[in-house]
Amino acid sequence: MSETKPKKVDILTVAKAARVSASTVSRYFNHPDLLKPATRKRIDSAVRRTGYIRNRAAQTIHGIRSGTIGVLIPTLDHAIFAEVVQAFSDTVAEKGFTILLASHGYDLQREYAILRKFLEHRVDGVVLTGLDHDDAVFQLLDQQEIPCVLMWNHAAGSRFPCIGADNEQAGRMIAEHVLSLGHRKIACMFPPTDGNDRALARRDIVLQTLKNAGVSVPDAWSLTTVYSISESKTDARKLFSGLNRPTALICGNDILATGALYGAKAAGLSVPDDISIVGIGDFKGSSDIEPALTTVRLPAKRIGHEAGKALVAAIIDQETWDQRSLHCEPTLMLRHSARAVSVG
Amino acid sequence: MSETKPKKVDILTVAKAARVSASTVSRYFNHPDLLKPATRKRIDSAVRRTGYIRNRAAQTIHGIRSGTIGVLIPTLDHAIFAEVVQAFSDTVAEKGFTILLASHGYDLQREYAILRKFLEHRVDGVVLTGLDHDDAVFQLLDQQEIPCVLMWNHAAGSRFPCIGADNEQAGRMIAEHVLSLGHRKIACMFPPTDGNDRALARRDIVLQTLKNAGVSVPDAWSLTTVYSISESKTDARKLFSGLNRPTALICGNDILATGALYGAKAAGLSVPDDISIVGIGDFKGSSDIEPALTTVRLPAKRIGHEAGKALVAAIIDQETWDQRSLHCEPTLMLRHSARAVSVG
DNA sequence: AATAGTTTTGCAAATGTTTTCATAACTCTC
DNA sequence: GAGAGTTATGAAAACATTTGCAAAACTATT
Repeated sequence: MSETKPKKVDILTVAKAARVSASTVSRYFNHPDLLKPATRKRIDSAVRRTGYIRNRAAQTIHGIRSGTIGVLIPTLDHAIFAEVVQAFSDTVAEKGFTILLASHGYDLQREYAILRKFLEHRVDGVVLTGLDHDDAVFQLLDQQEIPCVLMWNHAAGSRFPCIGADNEQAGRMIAEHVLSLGHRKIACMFPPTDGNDRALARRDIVLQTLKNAGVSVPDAWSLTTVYSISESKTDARKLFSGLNRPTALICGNDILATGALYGAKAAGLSVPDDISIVGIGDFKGSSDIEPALTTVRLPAKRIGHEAGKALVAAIIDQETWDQRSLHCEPTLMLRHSARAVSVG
Repeated sequence: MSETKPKKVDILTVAKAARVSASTVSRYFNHPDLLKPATRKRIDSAVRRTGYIRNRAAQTIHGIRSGTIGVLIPTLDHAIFAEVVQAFSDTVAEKGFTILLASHGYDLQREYAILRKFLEHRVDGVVLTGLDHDDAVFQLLDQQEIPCVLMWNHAAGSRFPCIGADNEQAGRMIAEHVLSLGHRKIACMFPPTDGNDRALARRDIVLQTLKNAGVSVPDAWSLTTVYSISESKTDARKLFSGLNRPTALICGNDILATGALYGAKAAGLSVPDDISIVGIGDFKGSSDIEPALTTVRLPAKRIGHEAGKALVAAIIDQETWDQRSLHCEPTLMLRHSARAVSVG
């Protein structure tokens, strides 16, 4: 690659064109206030003429920041992660950072390997998703002393600052709401929980809240369904076609709830007249679907934005940053997919 | 940052621990076949003991590949782009590449600035979205002689290899299908086309195909609607509540079509009995919504995968790569949201 | 043991930039 | 004009790795 370059434009090329030294050109970019205006003008012109493009790698070697941030998520294929990454990316891009993005597909071993690769690239900081990580990941972060923020969850006393919502609170809110509508024949639909502490926390607290209210969910009504409209439609349709039908279904996220709404329609049920369906997340479209979905909002955009701000602060204000976690409150969104249990 | 590092582990540290030179350690990583097995073993042990993490920046300075690929998309917030980026990322990650991801929000000037930043990072290759780019972008790519692939569209004779679907073909297919069902009172809903050549191509060919069949779309039935379920639901509901109602609605993508389905429900219409609704894209959920959406499938996963393969080939096999574009065929998906125009 | 051929390894220079320190250039005051 | 103080700039060393070439080490043959 380098031997086929017709002309090599480096800082020396610019320096020659401007009749200054390379160190002056470097100052032009990094400490322009140290230069005379006339010198600045000459260099500016030389940079344009030569088409020089700075080499971030050479800066990085000096321990200068690479200007990159490693973003590690389970998958981009779930809209909610795409949304939070977009907000995060917008926030850090505003401060001149570029993100390195990788996904581990809920495989925490893979997460460790990706983190090492990020460290090879000397990222200035890292954002991980959720609280649950291989201990080797935490060790590596400590060892390398790299700024890190955990995104999406909130939990007091976590090892690194976390920016997100309290999944237990969200789960409790939706379960309590369904109970407050009088439902006692309640089914649950949650995604697999391996490598997914968000889903696990929600499921456990939902079941606990129901149990504390004297409601036990039969095994046949406790579904594990992959994150897919198609799968949840199929599972919901099967559930609603049984002889013994619940009056309410709590879904672990709004994609599952969307599929369940479609499944109810396909089973010939009217929502919420025949079956109440609720979700968690308040994803795009949740308020527009017919009927509008009752759910708990997890503010993805805000989470991404705050995580971006926190990590930039950690990188830039290393000495003064106070490592504070931030809890983004979940909000109960009462809409039209759930109603009080019927007395008939 | 560097002055607070408690211990600096570089290649010299490893060399000392293994009692070899730094160049031998370098060979261990890059040309292990040149080393005696015993030497390899010693170095391997020293790498583990010291916790050394290679510095990609130092490699990059040598004109060695940075191991990064720049990915430039309009936004991650549209599920279809998230899907294609995930497939692309998986494909290149398999070959050891990490993606730098940035979004330009349909602002082609911003795209140029982002591309420059990618070049500062000395990415090994770049993937852009669509065919339409500021000419400065093309000039910069030519000048820097960096491998580039255009993703999402297919057009013969494009300046760089493109991997995607023919948007004109997709638009023609869906328009012809609606015509073949006998519809002549047809409305259209497309997103804004600034900086979005995909949407423009689809809209133009849809209108052209209708026109060739003697169907003219009244201005009041030619909607421009932002990419949002909420907006399209509102616009569709308004359209369907008018005194003069179309028998069919062609939407420029499946998100708009999804919102239109919700809008029809909200307007008290039955789909497809009262109004046929079709889309383009076959997004997630399009086959599961009730009624299942008739649309043209653009194979996002395949596009992302093939684009990743093509770019990796361009980077690795620079001399032999033949720069071929690839057309991923759109597929007409006949489902339940459209039917023949009623004779009553 | 001597010689020829092959393999392995180290030295030194290179890559592109940044920064420290010394010196040159400039400005102001007497 | 001379001297003191301030500003601007260049030379050289540094950062972490890679690689070409020479020399050391090893192996095989006579």
